[in-house]
Amino acid sequence: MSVTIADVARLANVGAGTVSRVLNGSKNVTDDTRAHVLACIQQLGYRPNLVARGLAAKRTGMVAAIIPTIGYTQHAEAIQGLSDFLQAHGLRLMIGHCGYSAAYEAQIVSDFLERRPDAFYLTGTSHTAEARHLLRESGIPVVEAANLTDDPIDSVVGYDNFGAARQIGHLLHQRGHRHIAVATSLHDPNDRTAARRDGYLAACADLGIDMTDRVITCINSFAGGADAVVQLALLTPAIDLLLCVTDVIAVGAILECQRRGIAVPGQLGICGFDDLPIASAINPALTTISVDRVGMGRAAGRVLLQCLGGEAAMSSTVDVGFQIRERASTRA
Amino acid sequence: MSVTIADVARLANVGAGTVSRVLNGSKNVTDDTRAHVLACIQQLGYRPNLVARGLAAKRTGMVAAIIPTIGYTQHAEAIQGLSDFLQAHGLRLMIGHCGYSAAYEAQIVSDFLERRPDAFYLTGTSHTAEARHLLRESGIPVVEAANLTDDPIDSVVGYDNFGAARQIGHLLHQRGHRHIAVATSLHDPNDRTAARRDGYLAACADLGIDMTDRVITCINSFAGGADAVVQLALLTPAIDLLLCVTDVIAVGAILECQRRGIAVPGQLGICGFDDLPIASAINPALTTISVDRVGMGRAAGRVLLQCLGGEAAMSSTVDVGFQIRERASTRA
DNA sequence: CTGTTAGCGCTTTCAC
DNA sequence: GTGAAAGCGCTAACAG
Repeated sequence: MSVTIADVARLANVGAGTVSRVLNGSKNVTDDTRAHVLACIQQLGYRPNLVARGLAAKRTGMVAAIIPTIGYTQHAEAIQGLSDFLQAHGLRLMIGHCGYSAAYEAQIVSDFLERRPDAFYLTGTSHTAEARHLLRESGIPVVEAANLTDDPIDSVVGYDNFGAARQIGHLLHQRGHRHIAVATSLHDPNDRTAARRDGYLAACADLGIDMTDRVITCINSFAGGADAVVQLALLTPAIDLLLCVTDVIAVGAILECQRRGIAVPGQLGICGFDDLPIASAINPALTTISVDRVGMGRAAGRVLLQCLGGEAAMSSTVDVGFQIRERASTRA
Repeated sequence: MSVTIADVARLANVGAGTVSRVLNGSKNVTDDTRAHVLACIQQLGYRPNLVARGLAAKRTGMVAAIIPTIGYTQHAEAIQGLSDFLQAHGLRLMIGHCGYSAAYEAQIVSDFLERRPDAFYLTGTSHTAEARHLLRESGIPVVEAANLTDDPIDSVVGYDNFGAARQIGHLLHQRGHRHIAVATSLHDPNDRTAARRDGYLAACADLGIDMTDRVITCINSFAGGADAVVQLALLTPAIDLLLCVTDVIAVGAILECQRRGIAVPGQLGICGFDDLPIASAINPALTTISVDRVGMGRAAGRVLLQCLGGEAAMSSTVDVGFQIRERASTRA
């Protein structure tokens, strides 16, 4: 079928081993033979079969990644960063999506592991016991991204969703907002949105604000955000600050306020989480938490590569931090 | 190291071939032996090594995909659909991004091919001669997505960017818009945005509208859309319709109009292309072209699978179509 | 129906 | 430094 290493070896009048050494940049080859072999490779148009290499070398050069959904900017950006880093280091990405289901995630983990990736990337920090077990068992470096945890499978690269939410809650209280509600996502609860919600609630608890019946659930979409504003209208006393677990909800809420003539932040302050591109573009611009997701993906790649290279495959925790972006959607 | 098929065979007192047959659901196994082998597999916790299988069977069960950027909703959604379909059929995705560079794309194609994917997914229809050559040479099914072409590498699954733009141009003229400008993207020109721009211009040409100096270029971002509005202000006579090659530009334009007190569509009609979620959420809602990107990705997967299964690996062209969404951002 | 035997294409000792 | 040979773990004939 296609030209193999044996063909090259034959033409070059060397052993297959030598060709392999040339291919892998081994030091133990004369410049002469190297040049000659290279020429033969060129002449034959030889292309190595990385599947065979993977089997023989027990390194496939692939890293597996699982995210909830690929279509959601959020995760796509992190993967963009990861892919970016990996491509720059000769590694390739194998990707799967689990739609926020830990059980399905475990299934994909199991399948991916059979393909012998050199490393693994997971979104979030909550996984089934089986997934954790399989991953640990496999012995390859694993990084969990987009949140932090005390009990990682191996390494973690993320930021403190809880702390960020709590902090911005305090800040906005300081800015004069007093009647607070939280909008959280209904359909795909996960460790990150849950941590954000809890962070908001913790801030309120710190400040002695009773949040009973002040937690609104809605779909994580623009329409869901609009719906949150509708639900808000039913609450008394009037709410003057809506803390949303995602920018998508917050932007949907702002747009609904525009339609209903609710002044933002005059009547209602709105705050999001993520700092999506639309957050700074919309009117009024959205106060939110900014995280460098692409950078986080890149950092995850770096951690994985370190583990791959390092003698002691020591795991690490990287906090990529966050920044509060105080904009016009909340009181100054 | 880990348990292999030989271990299972030994324990089960059968040949490795039989275990393999059980694994691959071959019909030629007694229910008895099958059950017994399955039990041994269970007992040993055996997990097949798909790398080895890939080498032996010359099928890896992987499909390679290259998109401009993973972080951009557009492409991420198509990949979501593709991944969705593939996962449902036991195939896995290997993904790379080329940042709108055909040269870099070719490089990734080359690398991916060495990993022996069973099929290939490419974004758009313009690729380097080398990439086309390598792909054709490889003999695996290839699908180009997100546009249509007369000269495909193999199969195409997309929609008529040019025709859609032309058609909406005609429609909006019919709605009374007369002074037209086109906003096109500056930094990452590609076959799709170029086709859209040309479609808009073709519509204007059809209608005898002189578009000299009526093509504005801007960055493909919300800020770029805002910038387009700024550039627009310099044109005379006053423009009453801005045709944008992407929703991102169009949304940026609408938001800038909000800031400048320009009535949309009263003073200026704005139309986009893509129908991103924000298009229907924003005020006024954006007139645009809607394409089912997730469905397109899924369709691409289907075509690939057909080629993989079919006797005659005949290539096909699938037009997934588009829909005009006439909303409040243009005259009724 | 099932065991045996070659490979798949490459890496990696191990002698020379 | 380089060749020869032994696998990596699995599939796919081929006998029986």
